[in-house]
Amino acid sequence: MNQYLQVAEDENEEPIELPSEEDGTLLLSTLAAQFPGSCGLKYRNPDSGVLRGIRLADGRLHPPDGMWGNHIFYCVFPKENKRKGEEGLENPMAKTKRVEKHKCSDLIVLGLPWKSTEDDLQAYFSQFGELLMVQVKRDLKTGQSKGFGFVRFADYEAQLKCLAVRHMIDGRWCDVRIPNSREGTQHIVNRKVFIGRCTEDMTADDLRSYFNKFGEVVDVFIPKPFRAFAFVTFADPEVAHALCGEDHIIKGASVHVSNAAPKSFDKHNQDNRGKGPMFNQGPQGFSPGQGGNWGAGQQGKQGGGGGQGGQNMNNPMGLGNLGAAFQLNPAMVAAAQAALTQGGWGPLLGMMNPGQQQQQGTSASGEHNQATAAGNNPPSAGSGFGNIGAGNNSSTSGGNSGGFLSGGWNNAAQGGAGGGGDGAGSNQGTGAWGHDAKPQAGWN
DNA sequence: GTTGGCAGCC
Repeated sequence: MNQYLQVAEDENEEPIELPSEEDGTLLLSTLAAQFPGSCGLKYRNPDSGVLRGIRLADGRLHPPDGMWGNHIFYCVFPKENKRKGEEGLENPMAKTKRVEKHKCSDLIVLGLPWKSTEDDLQAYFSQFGELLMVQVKRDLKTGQSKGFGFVRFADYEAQLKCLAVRHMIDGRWCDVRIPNSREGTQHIVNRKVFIGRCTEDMTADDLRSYFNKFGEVVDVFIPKPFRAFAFVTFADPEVAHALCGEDHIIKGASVHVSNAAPKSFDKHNQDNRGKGPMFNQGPQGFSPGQGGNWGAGQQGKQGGGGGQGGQNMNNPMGLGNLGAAFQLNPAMVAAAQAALTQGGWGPLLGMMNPGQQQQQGTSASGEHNQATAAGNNPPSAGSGFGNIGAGNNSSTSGGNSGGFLSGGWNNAAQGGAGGGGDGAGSNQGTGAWGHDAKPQAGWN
């Protein structure tokens, strides 16, 4: 039986689906038609994180263990078997693309608690890797947080790790995304639903308490002014998925639950800072996935780093547990990256499956609703979210020891005592970097 | 009234 398998040029590119033949193999000619110059396929073994090659015989690529499965397969190009100095024979397109990768971009952190500071962001996000910048955006006059901020990592793997999971910061779930991209992690984990036909008297608390019956609600967003819809985010994507398509009665009105995804994929073509995303790339244009990357101005280095690792209340479960909760593996990260570059969130559907939440009732904290202004948010209940992933994860098992991307993951979490909290305390005010250190691109 | 929240400067 023939099927489609997902193939990407490399781990930073969006996969496309290629049809296999009746016997289950993929013709090398089919592959080469989409990826000129490609001579084979590989994929990451989810158990070991190591790349595996795909058998090639008589011009046919054979599925591993007889099944293409849900892996993302990556092209192999001849260069990898060549000595230096022979690049001239290579497909120039493929070569250019592979050079343009591994760039970090600023990441926007949405849904921050009003009280979160740069220090909080530093403490939380440093678990993924070295940070070059953290920022909480504030009202210039009042200093009040606007409820979002930015972070930038020093290396791309840290960025990928960060984008692949969701984040609880100071008691609230936050989204981290490439700026100005609607196709972010929220779709990858697909735990957010759209609530249509809301009435004006439905408060965030109403929606939360209603939908909590089906599973833990971690966020409610109601646009202001009133627009007759809302978003509800569950801890468990399966809960979100199960509710999609249903009608529910809330406060006497019938609301409709559907997928919190843009209806049209055309839209995201206009979403990219005015650069025509697919076309008009200059000869040395950036890799299409890096929409938020505004050139490479020197980043202001932030002192310290380390800080309070051991006592980080933002991450009660620790990274090891986080990994278990999401069953992350490099293929997912790659798929996550692919998904966020092009809005193709299909690859990740169903792959990320946090365990059923065991805890309830921590949601006394205010809903994240910019329009409701400051001061109305009761203190967060704090540590109640600790149990992510305590539930049933069946797939790869083997514990967390393997870590993620060849093991860097677990090490990053260890903050511990040593921390050398040098940079802490100097990050107050409007940003963690000085004015002079701001990147120069974008507005010059 | 059924698809959000995005930076100080351009």
